[in-house]
Amino acid sequence: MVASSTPQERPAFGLARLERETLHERAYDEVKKAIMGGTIAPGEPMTIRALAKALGTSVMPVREALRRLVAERALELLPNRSVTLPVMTAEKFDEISRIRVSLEGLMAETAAKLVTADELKRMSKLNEEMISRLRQGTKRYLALNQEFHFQLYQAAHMPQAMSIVETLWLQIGPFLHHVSTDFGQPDFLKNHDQVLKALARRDGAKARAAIEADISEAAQTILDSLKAQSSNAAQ
Amino acid sequence: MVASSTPQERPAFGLARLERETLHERAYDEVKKAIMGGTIAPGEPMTIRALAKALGTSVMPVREALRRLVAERALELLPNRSVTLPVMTAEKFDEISRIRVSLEGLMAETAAKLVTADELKRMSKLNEEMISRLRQGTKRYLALNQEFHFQLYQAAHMPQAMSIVETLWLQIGPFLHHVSTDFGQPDFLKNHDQVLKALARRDGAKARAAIEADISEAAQTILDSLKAQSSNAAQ
DNA sequence: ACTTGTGACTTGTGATCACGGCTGATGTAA
DNA sequence: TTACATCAGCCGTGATCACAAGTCACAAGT
Repeated sequence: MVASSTPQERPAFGLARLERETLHERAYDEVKKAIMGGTIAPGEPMTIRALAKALGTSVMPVREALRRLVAERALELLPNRSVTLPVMTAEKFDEISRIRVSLEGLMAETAAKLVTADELKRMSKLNEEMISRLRQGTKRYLALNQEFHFQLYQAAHMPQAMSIVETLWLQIGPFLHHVSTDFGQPDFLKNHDQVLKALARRDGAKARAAIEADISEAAQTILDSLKAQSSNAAQ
Repeated sequence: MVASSTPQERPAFGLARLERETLHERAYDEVKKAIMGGTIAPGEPMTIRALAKALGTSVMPVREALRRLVAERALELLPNRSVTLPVMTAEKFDEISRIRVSLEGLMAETAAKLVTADELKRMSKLNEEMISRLRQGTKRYLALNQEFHFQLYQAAHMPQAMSIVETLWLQIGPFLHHVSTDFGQPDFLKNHDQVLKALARRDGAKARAAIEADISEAAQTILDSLKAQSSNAAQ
């Protein structure tokens, strides 16, 4: 076999490849943002044509965007073949949390061995910002928390796991806006401090333990508040 | 709030709900089968129009099927916006195997507490069939092995985790057909026996350990054979 | 008053067409 | 023979249209 290698496109002249973004990708991003932002009410039926009109496109790109989100389990396909934002149940939330403990624990442990000083500094800054803006609303808290976690997982260099975790957060995200939990409790931030300490010492086991605690403690709090909510609504 | 419950559709007259399968779902199933069967060569460009002609439909259903498979990471989107079966690398295989150990270990542990006698019997039968038809070709072995694992995970009642694991197997599947590894070694079957024993005793920790060993030992063997293959090809 | 059948309207699905980008072969000039 | 411009064909993308299934409301019948 001679040198018939595929023409690998390497970055030349320091020029970034300028991407042509397709309409259905834009539509995907837009709908995803709406989902994560808590704008879309769970159970509310989403029609393709309505979304297309709102986005100013034909039905085509919206169709593909929705289908992708269904494949990522961010949206649910009803028997009518229309899609909805699925309503979160306690069982589902519990299962997702257990998966997160397992997967994000693995990533934290891996990250501890690979994290650079630069990444560590960025995480510390994010954590400080979370503390200083502690009671500035749930939305802001959730965004900073996600950034902190994803910065950590980025350091693990596990692209496959990363995209799985992204779909998990995408499923949980919209739900967190609708649950009345007091985030920003010092308890949660304590775990983030533990993560940072463990990373600084390159202690994988400790980092894993801290992330596992962070996830499962938060999940427990939310589950409790969820049960209180539903027992109120039941009367 | 009065009795305005949603009209739950219960099976009446003993009639099963007849499902309308859409063309893009059929296309999805067909392409997926081709991927898992090892029919499609990695790196080979797949054109929408060619697939549409092969399936006897227009490009529309194929488009959606491919996009879904891309979302599930079974196919890859090239910069040209065409799709391919991604070539497996040692790094990627290693990462996926680590994710599998973590996730399928969790599911095995959960399954141990929930598995019914019926499910256990079915798994034993599958295992015996694997032993008896041990050297009846790689394809048969892989199919039985997958059935064994999925029967186990089914018992865990974790639908979210299940669909994640399915996408992982979908990524690994086509690769296993092209790697020249001697499957069906007694070592692998030993782990399956351990799983069955642990399940019978409802020992979650043991079940997890056996599955973890099964996955990581197989992964190691494949990785070794992969390295031998690539060092041969490099000369 | 309640049920049931009918109609118009909406929705998802799939086919077809048009357009721009990319690829590869052909022809021309050095 | 080699290098480069050109052009034709193919590919993905998106718009539009046709169609069948589904939904909802109104009215007729019990």
